[in-house]
Amino acid sequence: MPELPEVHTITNDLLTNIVGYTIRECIITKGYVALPNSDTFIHSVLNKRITNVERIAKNILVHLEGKGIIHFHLAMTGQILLKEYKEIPSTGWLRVLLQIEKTSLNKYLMFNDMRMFGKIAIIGEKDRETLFKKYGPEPIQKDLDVKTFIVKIKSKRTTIKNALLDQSLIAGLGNIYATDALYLAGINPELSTKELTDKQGSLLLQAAKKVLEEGIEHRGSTLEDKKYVDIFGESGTHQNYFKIYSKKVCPKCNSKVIVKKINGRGTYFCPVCQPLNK
DNA sequence: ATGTTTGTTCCGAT
DNA sequence: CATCGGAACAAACA
Repeated sequence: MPELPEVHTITNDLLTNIVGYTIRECIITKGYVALPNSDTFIHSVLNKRITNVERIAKNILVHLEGKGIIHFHLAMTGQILLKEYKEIPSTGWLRVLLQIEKTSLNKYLMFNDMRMFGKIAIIGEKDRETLFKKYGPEPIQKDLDVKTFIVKIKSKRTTIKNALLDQSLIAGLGNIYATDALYLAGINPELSTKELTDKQGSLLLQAAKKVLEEGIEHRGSTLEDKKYVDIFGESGTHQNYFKIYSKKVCPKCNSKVIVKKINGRGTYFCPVCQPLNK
């Protein structure tokens, strides 16, 4: 479910709440597999101290003492919850439960995933490097090179909306934030990448940065299904600040918003504020 | 019953 | 041979 702001929120909260704890117990629910296989996973995490937590694109990496790294990807419905007490949720979506301990204080880290598109894996430093290399720069990155972004995006043969979702091109945007970034930049989501002007490319990056930063500030977007919550189970508030996603009427000009599937993803845009002709 | 859903990967087509 | 788009992964809800 989550895009960069949601994963960012979870990562930061994990960093301040679980570093220094040692994993004392690992329960994998029946029928679920932690990668590369559950036995290896359990063996690799037991009695290891958590030393760091970092985010790479939409991935969360929990570093353990020694060389192991727990790699989470939440995909559509993954959740990481930190509990003070052991509790098995009634939903049946719990996949992995880690008991963590620091100076006799126990906490419980739960990985839930309703649809099971997500994953939890134990990886090494080399895998981390490989993962890191898969991704393009993030719009919120300080040293982001606008010119390189525009050249790369123009080398694609697809719509601008689809290109924004290509994590190897630009990392962090998902369907919601990509939709809102295009609205902010006044660019039609179906514009061919070949026709993107330098001006538009630059505007688009600025817009993407803005929507992601606002999303982070609001601790992510929680839709009605409540699938995204932070590690304390709290909803984000960015859903109250969407620009065009999920809206029926354009906030700027009151035109009827067009809802259309582009590459299978629901896309919202204003035909007046985001015209196809430049 | 059908059509949705915050993501990614794989495979057939181009 | 590289790239693109749709299907698939799987579960719940309207």
